Amino acid sequence: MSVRVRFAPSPTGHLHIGGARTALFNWLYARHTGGQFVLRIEDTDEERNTPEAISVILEGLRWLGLDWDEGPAGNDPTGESKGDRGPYFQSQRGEIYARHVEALKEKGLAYEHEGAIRFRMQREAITIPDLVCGEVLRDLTDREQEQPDFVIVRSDGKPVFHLVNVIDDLEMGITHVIRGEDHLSNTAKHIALFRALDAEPPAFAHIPLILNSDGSKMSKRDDGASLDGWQQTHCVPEAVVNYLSLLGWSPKDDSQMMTVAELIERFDLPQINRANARFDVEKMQWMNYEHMRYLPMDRYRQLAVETGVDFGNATDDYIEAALATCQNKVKQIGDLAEYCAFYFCDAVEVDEAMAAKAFSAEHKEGFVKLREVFANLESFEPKPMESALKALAEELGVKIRALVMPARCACTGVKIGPSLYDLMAVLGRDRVLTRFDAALARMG
RNA sequence: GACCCCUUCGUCUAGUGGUUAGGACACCGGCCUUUCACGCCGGCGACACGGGUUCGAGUCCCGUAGGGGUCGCCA
Repeated sequence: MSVRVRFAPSPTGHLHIGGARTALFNWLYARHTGGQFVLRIEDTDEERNTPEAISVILEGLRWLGLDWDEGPAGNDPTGESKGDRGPYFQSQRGEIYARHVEALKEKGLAYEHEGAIRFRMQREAITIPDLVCGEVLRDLTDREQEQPDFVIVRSDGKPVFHLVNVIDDLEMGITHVIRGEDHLSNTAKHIALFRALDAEPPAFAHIPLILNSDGSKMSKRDDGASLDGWQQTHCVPEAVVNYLSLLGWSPKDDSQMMTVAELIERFDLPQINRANARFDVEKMQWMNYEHMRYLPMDRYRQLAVETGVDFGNATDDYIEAALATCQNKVKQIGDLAEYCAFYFCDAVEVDEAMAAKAFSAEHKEGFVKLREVFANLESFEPKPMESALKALAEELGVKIRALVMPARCACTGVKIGPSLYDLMAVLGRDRVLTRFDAALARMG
């Protein structure tokens, strides 16, 4: 039988990082096994259920690259969907729930109580077979001893989570329920419900939770807790996927950096951990940088555009050559615009503190000569420039720095930047000499 | 209050009876280097505690402590 898994988020207005990780594990398992990944929207709570809230989820999943084989095609609950086991919005499945509730009542497994409908829950402990946690014997709590029968339909007629969740998993033919460990205890209820519905429960895999760095429960306000935060800072989605995959799952060797294809290849349920993990923003950022460094140029360029880099009227070749010198240097993509600004302006903005040193009188003579050397250089490429500069430094008996600092300051105006020779090659001889002349003018 | 899960460097983790307890992030040195970053080398740093079982325990059992979750006419 083919694996069918699902992600069943509730539209709360944001996609929690823990939810994203749950979606990822389900998706990876489906892709690993060649099964189906179903997306179902649990929008029974009408108050916070808006088209925008649904879009946040759909867009978040799309951004991560977690495509669903069945589920909504858009954010309209009554609109189009993909797959023949729909509707995929719980708000549209009222009749299905009613039918099952009726059947339960007829079998004497559900009854009315103060306007609500309760499920006649078994009074004995239930063994939960879990692919991650093993056989968990779930006994009744003291409150459940007093009232074991839980509400499945509220007095206002709305079916409750436990009921709809089970019915949907049943109707949609879900074979593996992979979800957060916060549902482990509730699974006893679900198993009883499946049996009452004359169905074998699916396999369960409860995955550990993601906590804050201090070990407390992550809520949407916490640092890094919401997926849109990472989207808005223009993270590389593959990096988020990679980082999230390592929270609660391990490839069991020392692999850290993995492509999505590798994750699909290697992901499986037995390697899931049992202990909760804490979200480490710094490691996430490191991983993002690692992925960003190796992004193909078209995507890196796209990132540059998104983060506000102004290319002016530069040519494609120039833009891409310029960005290539930045890609393995800039760790936070938000810093790129400032970092590469000198490439795309006519006159550089000079950092006076740096200029005071770089353009000091003692450097002038060498700088004048350097200009002359560069003006007559046969090839304006990094290697010849480097050789020429070093040869000149030796000839003049000065340190390389004495020539490099004024050159860098003239070309970029700032202390930090790409490799000097690379950057000059990109700028080209004309721009470099023009900037040298502007610097020379300052030196008097 | 009850029930369930968990416990290896600060963090993510490897480890399934015999290891100098390994890797990654972070941090600290050094090298490389025009700056920054990368890279390389090195350092810091962990088996929660107490009992067992065993020739031998991070690995198995029990207990304690700590953390997390659940017990709702929320999902």
